[in-house]
Amino acid sequence: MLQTTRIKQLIHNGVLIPTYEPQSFTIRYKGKELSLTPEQEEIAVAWVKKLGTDYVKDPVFARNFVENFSKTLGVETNSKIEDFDFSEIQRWVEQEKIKKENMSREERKALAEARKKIREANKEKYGYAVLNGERVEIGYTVEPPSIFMGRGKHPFRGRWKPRVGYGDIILNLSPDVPTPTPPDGKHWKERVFDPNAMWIAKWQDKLGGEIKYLWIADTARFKQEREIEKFNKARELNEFVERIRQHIKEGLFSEDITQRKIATVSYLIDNLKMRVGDEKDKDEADTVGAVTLRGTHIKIDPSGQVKFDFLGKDSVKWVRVIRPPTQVVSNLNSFIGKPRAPIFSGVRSEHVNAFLGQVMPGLTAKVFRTYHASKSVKEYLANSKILPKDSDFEKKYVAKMANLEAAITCHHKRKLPKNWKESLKNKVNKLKTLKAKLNEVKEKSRSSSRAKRIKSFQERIRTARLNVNLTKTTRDYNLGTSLKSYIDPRLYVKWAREVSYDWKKIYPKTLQRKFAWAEDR
DNA sequence: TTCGTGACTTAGAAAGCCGGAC
DNA sequence: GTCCGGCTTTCTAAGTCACGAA
Repeated sequence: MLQTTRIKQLIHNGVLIPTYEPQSFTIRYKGKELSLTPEQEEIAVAWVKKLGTDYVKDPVFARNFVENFSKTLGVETNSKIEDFDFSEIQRWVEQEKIKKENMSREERKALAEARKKIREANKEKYGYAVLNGERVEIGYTVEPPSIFMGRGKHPFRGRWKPRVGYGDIILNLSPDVPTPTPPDGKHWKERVFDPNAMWIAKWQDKLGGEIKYLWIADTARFKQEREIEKFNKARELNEFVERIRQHIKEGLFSEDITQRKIATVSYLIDNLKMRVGDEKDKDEADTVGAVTLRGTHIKIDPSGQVKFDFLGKDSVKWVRVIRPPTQVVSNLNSFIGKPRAPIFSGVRSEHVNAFLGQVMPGLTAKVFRTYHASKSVKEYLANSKILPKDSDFEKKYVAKMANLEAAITCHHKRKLPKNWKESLKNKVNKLKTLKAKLNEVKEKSRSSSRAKRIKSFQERIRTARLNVNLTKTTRDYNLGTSLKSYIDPRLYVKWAREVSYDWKKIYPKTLQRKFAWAEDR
């Protein structure tokens, strides 16, 4: 990995571990009252807070929880959720909710104020580091214990992810500073200095075993250098893309079956913007990407039409029908074996990346997604025909629609928001009302301001119409991920300048800061 | 060359907050 | 002035990829 800046100095105050206030609750197990240790209570409260969600209706989620909780309590691990009576905790949770709902405006405000104060104090204490003499923002809150909320059919969903203690945490600090003091008598696991690393602290997750980190924030210049490199790499692909495609085309016809497989995978990555899809553990949800596709995920009909149907990252359903070149179809046909067998067996991401790197040094699979997403935005903006004299709303609309193009390109789906339908209806009604009012003015008004009023209505109608369109077209797409991670911000900055629009209106506050570098490039 | 895993990036859901409609 | 919908932020899971060891 390219390392532009080495860290010589890294100073910070350690990390914040959220605490839990035990309330001395009891529960009933098979009718018998049990008092709980603070940890047991924390687990029980977490469960009660999930009641009423779809998660607890999932039998695996519930079974995993019960098995885990029973073990912690020392009761039979084959207990059922019905064996537990959490009503005391439920009552408390309910009361807290009612208390909050009945609060006066002032009380609510005061509470929010107090929360903010604590948040700011914590941020002041832990939220900054000195990195090579520069004050930068850092992540500082350690994950609190919680019920594991794996996506899709993750086999661990519902299990308890235990508390992380000071003794679990490794701090990254340069040698020239003292170790931050943990609370009374506690000790850090270790203190190290890695001048090439971007992490502040790390620990091993006790449930899944993976390493978790706290990072230098996106607002830090140090972090932004990486970001710039990423987008520059995607720009570079623009120069190489025809040569890459030629390379892929030749590979599709290779004598060597592995080469043919790698080239076919590369074709999918470039054309369908698929992720490469490395091998996963059995202890995870069964999702795939290009190299891990199995026979069941592809249907080829005799006409040469190919249908892909699988679960991708985060168990998002991915369905596409394409009509690829005949060589791709015949390759796929020859690779597909048993339904459950991997189509591209023997091929992993490292092979794909090595193959791509033969044409453009440093090119990897994921660069294609950045390249295609940014390209779709660039083209949408270029074709938009927006002029400086157009309204801010129209400019914002075009920026959003370009963003949508990127989200579609990357297949960033979301589940339909609960009130989506109603929200759309409201917007449609609003449009109708405006139209009716316009007609009324046209028919009845004789006043001197008639023309002016008509014009104003026409403008409002145009805005309302765009608003309806936006709600309809963005429907089940999540625009945030592409805006944050895939669209080269320089594209928006440049376009905004051309149409006299403030580029900052395209981004929320945090992203404006993350992309501050784009302004002068 | 493969394999395991540490480091870093990308991801959607949910919480939280804020400003526009009434 | 208030309320609530929707946007923003937070949270942490789930990817990618490089690297070291066998």
